[in-house]
Amino acid sequence: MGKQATEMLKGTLEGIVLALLSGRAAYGYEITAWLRDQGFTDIAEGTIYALLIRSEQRGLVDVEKVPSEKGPPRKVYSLNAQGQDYLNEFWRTWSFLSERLEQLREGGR
Amino acid sequence: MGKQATEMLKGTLEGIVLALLSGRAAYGYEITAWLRDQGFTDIAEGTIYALLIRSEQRGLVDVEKVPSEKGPPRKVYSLNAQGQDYLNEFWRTWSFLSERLEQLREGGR
DNA sequence: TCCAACTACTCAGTGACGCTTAATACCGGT
DNA sequence: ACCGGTATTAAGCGTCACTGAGTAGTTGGA
Repeated sequence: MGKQATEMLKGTLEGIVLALLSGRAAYGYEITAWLRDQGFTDIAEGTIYALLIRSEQRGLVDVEKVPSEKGPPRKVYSLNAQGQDYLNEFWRTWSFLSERLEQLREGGR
Repeated sequence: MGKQATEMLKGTLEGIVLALLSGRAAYGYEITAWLRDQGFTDIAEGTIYALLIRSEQRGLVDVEKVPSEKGPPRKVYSLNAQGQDYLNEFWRTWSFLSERLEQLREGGR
């Protein structure tokens, strides 16, 4: 991904992670690895952790500390009701933006 | 648009404006009005001007001062070759992001 | 045994971007 | 003379992703 990606990810990355969490609970290291797998090769380690902490402070996710077989305990995050509302709102905003952009790309204007 | 829009616009708004300019030259006031028309009702007056100045400083657009029939002279911006390259790169990044998001929305993961 | 590699999380500092708000300026109509 | 629409500029703010460094536990090889 290009250098423009950093700015474009703002706001979107949060939605991506919450969408992932709406499917299943996950912990930071796992999410980072998954994102890398999906092609987000430049996502920095620390970025996801910061994002998760922000989401927790806003009450969008619930956390449970789970001991790991290998390494320090994991903080497993899951989307709660408020987070689901927020995610729905995210999809609405994304749809709006996406439609405008697609319209601009084809036909132009 | 919701409150999430502000963050999601980062990086994207620039692409939107450059895409518009790739179709035809335009000046700040006009662009702002057009965006409002397109549903970006919350776009602040000053935002577009700042964006245009940034784009100019990066050499993505050319500027021409044109007297207006009604009001102060207009600064008419048009996309140059470097700006077109940048715009192409923008579309690549957008496509990537868009595909991931669409994939996440359907099926999930 | 020691050390490298992998797992897993934390935190302080940085830069870019869009937003807010206010100011400046030119014009036409009343 | 004043007001509203046109048109641009600029200073200060908050949020987010990135950087880079640090802490810690586990596993496997030299």
